[in-house]
Amino acid sequence: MAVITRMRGTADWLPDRLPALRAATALGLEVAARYGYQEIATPVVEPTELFARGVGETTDIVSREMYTFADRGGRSLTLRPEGTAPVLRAYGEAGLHQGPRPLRLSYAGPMFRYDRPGKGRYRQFHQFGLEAVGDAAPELDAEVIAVAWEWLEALGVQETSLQLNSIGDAACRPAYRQALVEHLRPSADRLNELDRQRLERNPLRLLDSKDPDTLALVAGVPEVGEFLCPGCRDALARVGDALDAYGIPYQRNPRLVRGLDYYQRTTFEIWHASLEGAQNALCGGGRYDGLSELLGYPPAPGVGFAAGLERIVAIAATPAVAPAAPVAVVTLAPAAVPAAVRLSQRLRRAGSAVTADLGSRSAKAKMRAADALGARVVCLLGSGELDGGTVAVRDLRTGAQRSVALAEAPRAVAAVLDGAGAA
RNA sequence: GUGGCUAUAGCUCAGUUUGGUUAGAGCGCCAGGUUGUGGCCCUGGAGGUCGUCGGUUCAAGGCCGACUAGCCACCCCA
Repeated sequence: MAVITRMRGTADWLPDRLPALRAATALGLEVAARYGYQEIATPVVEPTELFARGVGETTDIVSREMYTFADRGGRSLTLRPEGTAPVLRAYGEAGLHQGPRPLRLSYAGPMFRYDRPGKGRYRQFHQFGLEAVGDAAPELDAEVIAVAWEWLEALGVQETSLQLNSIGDAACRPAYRQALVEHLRPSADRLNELDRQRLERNPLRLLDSKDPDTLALVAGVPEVGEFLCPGCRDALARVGDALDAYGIPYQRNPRLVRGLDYYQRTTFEIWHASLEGAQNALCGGGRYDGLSELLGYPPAPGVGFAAGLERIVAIAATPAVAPAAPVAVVTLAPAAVPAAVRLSQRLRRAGSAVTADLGSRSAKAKMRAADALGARVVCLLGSGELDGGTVAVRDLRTGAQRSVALAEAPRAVAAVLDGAGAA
């Protein structure tokens, strides 16, 4: 029979690697908590409409990357491709705009995009992110960036660069958009087909095109900065000032556009040098002041970011993993099984991690297994121990082994563990 | 979604000038070398329909095609 394998673009997190993902996530939540962010969890499935309206029909995510299906009731559902729209939906649905502003929220979990998989890109991947909702202050933009920055530093991720831009708002973006179109339309026939469509539907996206011909045309184009209205100009300056105060270096990147429709004003990404040429964005985000209304809820300006944990785990220093089982209880005779079970339970209640090897394999095999598991202590129970009401406690580091009364076993085990810890 | 590279044991890989008998190694795993004892060492063993399907051929792990999956570039982003 044919074997069943995992779905394309998905990955199993085996025990040797999962701790790295857990640790990176826990550290993010911890750093965020020090800035007042509280964790929120939303469903992995949402009504398709949430993303169609929130993220935007013309975006790559919605137009070709969503896992969409009909449930048994005929409703169109989608596995979430990103976290911001769901969090804003939850925020509006729970009436949180009636609470403190801004409300600082953090989240972590799997996201899904039906994209072609590659290194650093998966169909199910994991994000850690923040949203600060209910306040339009540009200083909040810098705060969100500061959390991301501090988190990456704490993970030991180096060679990062913060790319910062403003793409304007409803007051000034239309003018810039029009200037772009007017500038480029005369030479539209020199664009490739995809970029020609973008010229009509989402001309800003042409700015970060990598097509050499497009780039050549875009080179002479006016920059967003020249078109920003006073409000946007001021906001951008204040984000920069706040970043300076945090001591975070950044690079103005007038070509940074980002692919989601809900962004306004501030957009940013954090890039990593070692992933140059590949999937080098560790983290991306921005401000989305009109999103809540798009979802049918009261206005709730906000700013946030999302970071890809697979990419971060790939370059972060991996923490050493402690052995799973420092104590192994081993039987050397079938009759010793009940006593071994009782001893194991006593040790577990005392707080130790204990594996019980009660089968009929040879003593040599069981000792080898205990060693391979990383055990520090082995408690051996054979017919001799059974007769004497004792247990042989062996320190696997030193090889020292002594026979103690069963009742004394927990103390003897603890003594070895303490000694091992001190050494 | 486009182009390119790759696909042999659990892992990393060999596989012999241009297709030719029972497909190999190291590591790992299991067992023995100690009537009941780990790490080192020695010996033995298990494990592969050579990604799948089809084609060429007297003969295919080596050639051809399609499919699947992984990787790289593009696209885009996390």
